[in-house]
Order: sequence, then structure tokens, then C-alpha cells
Amino acid sequence: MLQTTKKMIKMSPLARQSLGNQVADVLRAQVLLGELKPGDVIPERETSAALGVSRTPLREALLILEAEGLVEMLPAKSPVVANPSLLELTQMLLVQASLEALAGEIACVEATQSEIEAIEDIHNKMVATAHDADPIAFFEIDMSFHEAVVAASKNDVLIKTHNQFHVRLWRARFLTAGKVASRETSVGDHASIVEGLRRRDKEKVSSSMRDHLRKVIDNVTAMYAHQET
Amino acid sequence: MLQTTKKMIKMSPLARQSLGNQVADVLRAQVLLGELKPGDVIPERETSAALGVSRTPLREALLILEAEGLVEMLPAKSPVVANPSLLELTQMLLVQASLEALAGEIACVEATQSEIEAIEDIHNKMVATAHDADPIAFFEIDMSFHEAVVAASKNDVLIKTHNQFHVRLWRARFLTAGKVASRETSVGDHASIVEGLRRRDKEKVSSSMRDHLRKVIDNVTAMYAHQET
DNA sequence: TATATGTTTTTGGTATACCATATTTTTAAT
DNA sequence: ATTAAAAATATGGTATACCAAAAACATATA
Repeated sequence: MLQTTKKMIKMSPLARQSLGNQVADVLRAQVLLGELKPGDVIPERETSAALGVSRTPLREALLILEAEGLVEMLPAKSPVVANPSLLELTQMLLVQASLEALAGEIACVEATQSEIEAIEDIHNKMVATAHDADPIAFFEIDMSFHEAVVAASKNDVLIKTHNQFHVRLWRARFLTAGKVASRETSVGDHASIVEGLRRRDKEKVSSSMRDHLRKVIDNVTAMYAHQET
Repeated sequence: MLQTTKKMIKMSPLARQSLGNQVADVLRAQVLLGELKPGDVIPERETSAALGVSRTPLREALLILEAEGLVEMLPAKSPVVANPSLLELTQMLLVQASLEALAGEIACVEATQSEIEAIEDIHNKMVATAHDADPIAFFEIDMSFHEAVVAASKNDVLIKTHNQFHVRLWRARFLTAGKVASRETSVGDHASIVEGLRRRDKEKVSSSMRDHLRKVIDNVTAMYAHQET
């Protein structure tokens, strides 16, 4: 339940956000956590009842998630959690690679020294976790590394655009990152990105980023070929 | 009025789309045509009444346009047509430059010969129109050139993402493209892009694209500095 | 006259009732 | 028993009624 009482909790004016946005946050989290899997349907009445809201804000949330590419709404069909094809995943990763390469280049100019150090810290944490068992922890550190680099560009438009693909790619990347074998390669790739940032070498960072994402594409492709969906 | 009669016109199942989407199309067109200018408010009741629909589909349209970045919705405020700052425009153009550079690179590999010829045709039409009076016609040809290059990449994700920035940047680019002086430079830039595509030279196309967009950024910056908003 | 306060109005946010259509189930006929 | 038609049902799409909060306005007071 999001709101069982009529009276809302007193919030500061800036923090106030519509129920629709709150519902969107809940559903988005469920998709990322795998509680809602690709292909799952989201019937309006049932879902809104389960969340304790009416259909109106639920529909608002669905529209938001549709715009983000996480949900597909077809006429006269229940909304469905997006289930991107390998082709679509590849296309997204190509775009994402360009965005991260751009972010890396800008970061070489715009990032403060402490921001670069923070990125190094994340990288070091990732190195330390590389031989641990927990795949989720490793994956989240991996993702936060990419987020940190993009954030260092300080380009809000770029950050937001990147984040949208980030979310849409989350599940596929999580599934492929599970392969322990790929951890070593990822760590190596990140190391060269970090080195490029430290030297503020735009070309190195840019190409390292692209190379890294190219490997991710290969991993995703391999997984799809293997499970033959 | 979108729908004055209860009964809808019989449509093929695939063509059917919700009223909300139709309204979004109408409002989007109004923004592009300048009938709705940045900063204009879009009160829900008034606007829905004017369009002959209820508030529900109008809100749906507003949510779509908000996701596209064309409209801003703040709590307890009437929705407002987005009025991007110079900083935001610059950030968008930087991202757009990367997207178009990527599209150009892919197009060098993926575009058919006839697609490249079609791009050449657009370019030739632009050359022919360069000394005409009508700024709108020239601008639309200019934009269709960029669209054609991106379309030639055949990467749907890229095409869609590019299109969103395309729409958000439309007005600013239109205003700056008005300067007749910049036509010559634009035509020259396009010429080198076309040449790169013909030779299927990824590096040339990519760098030409970036250079071209960099000039656009300069033009936009100059205009903002001039009118001192 | 200026300011503070209380009231009215306007606005977006939410819930709900209704509608049209697509789907499923039932029933009847061959 | 199979199939076709018809009725029932479930689903998303739309309109509307209602609510709370914010803004605008008016009024009274210093």
C-alpha cells in the first residue's frame, strides 16, 4: 500500500510528487529486481488494487514506464513488461557505448580530482569483490562505476539519457554479468578507463569505454545464442 | 475538435491509437510550429475543452510530452511548454552530435547505395534552395537531411532517441538557422558528410557530423548572447 | 496607505462510473 | 463430437465528479 490514509504525510513542497510517480518508482524497482519479469502482464485493475491506489495513478505510472521503454502498452491488451529482442539489446548497447564514450571524454575535462578519486574507489572495491560469491553485489558495483563516470560529465541531459538505457539494459546485463569468467575482463577494462581518466586522456577513455561495451554486447549475444530463446 | 461524435470512425485495428496519443500529436505539432511557445502554459480544463476531449486523455498527452521533454509539469502548477536554457540546449546538442556521429558511422556500413543517393538528393535540393527566400522550407530540408542519415543506420533505438532530441531542439535550431549567413556553412558541412558517406569513410562522416553540430552550438550560443534572455 | 488575514476561486491530483471492444465461455445445431 | 454462433465477461479507454492545495482577491486593521 502506498497511501491507505486520506491524509498525506506532511511533506516539504519540493519533495511532493504525484501518486503516479510513486507507483512508477515501485514498478520500476520491481522490474529491476526481477520481481516483474519480461513478458509479465500488468492488468490495471488487479495491479492498482494490489498497490492500494485507483487505476488513474496506476495508468499514469504505466505511461511513464512506457515512455522509458520498460513497459509496452498495446491497444486492448494488458500492459506487458518489455521483453527486448537481442537485436534491440544490441542496438541499445551501441547507443549506450557512444553515450558513455562521450561522457568519458567530457569527464576528462570536467571531472574534479576528487570525482576521479571516487571513481577509483569504486574500481578498487570492484577489484576486491571480484572473487567473492555474491553476483548481485559485484554487479551493482559494476553498474555504479559506469554511473559515476557519466555523472562526472556533469551533463544532465547526458546523465538522464544514459540512465534510461541503463535501466532498460539492467536485466540483460545482470544475467550476463553472472558469468564469473567475465569478471576478470570487466575489471581489466575498468582499470584502463580509470587510467585514462587519471591521465585525462580523452581518446583513451573513449576507446576503452567503447571496447568495454563491445565485450558486453558479445556476452549478451553469447547468452542469447546459448539459451536459444 | 478531435472527436465530436460518440462513434469513432472505423479504423483498421493497427491504426487505432488512444485519444491521448492523438492529442499528444496535436500538441507536439503546435509546439514545433511555434503555435505554442516556450513558457506558454497548458491549463488542463481549458485545453481539453478547446480540443473537445476530457481531461483524462489530455493528461495522458501531457505525460507523453513531459517524458519527451517538451512539457514540464510541476506540482500545483499548470503544465508549461519547456523553455530550455542555453546550457541545456548545449548539452542536448552535444549528445545529439554523438548520436549523429554514431549514426553516420553505422550508415557507412549499413546504408544501401540507394539510401545514400537519397541523402545526396536531399543535399542537392538544399543547395538549390540555399538562395531562396523561404527560411522554413530551407530549414525543413536541412532537418530532413539529418533524419535521412540517422534513418540509414537502421538502428531503431538510435533513430528514436535521435528523434526525441530532434524535436526538443527544433525551435532553437529553427531560430538560429534563420540567419542566411549560416546557410553557406551548413551546405558545405553537409557536402563533406555526403562525400564521406559516398566513400563509406566512417572517420570522415563521424568527424564531419561532430564539426557540423559544433557550429550549430556556436550559432545557438551567439543567438542567446545577442538577444540576452 | 500598507500590510496582514481571511475568503473565494482556480488548479492539478485522484477516485469512480461508464463505455466499447476483445476474449472467453456456453450453448445449440449439424 | 465438432463447430459455429451468441451471450457473458474481462479489459483497457474515456468522461466526470470530487478533493486538497495553492493562488488571487478582498477586507479589515494598524
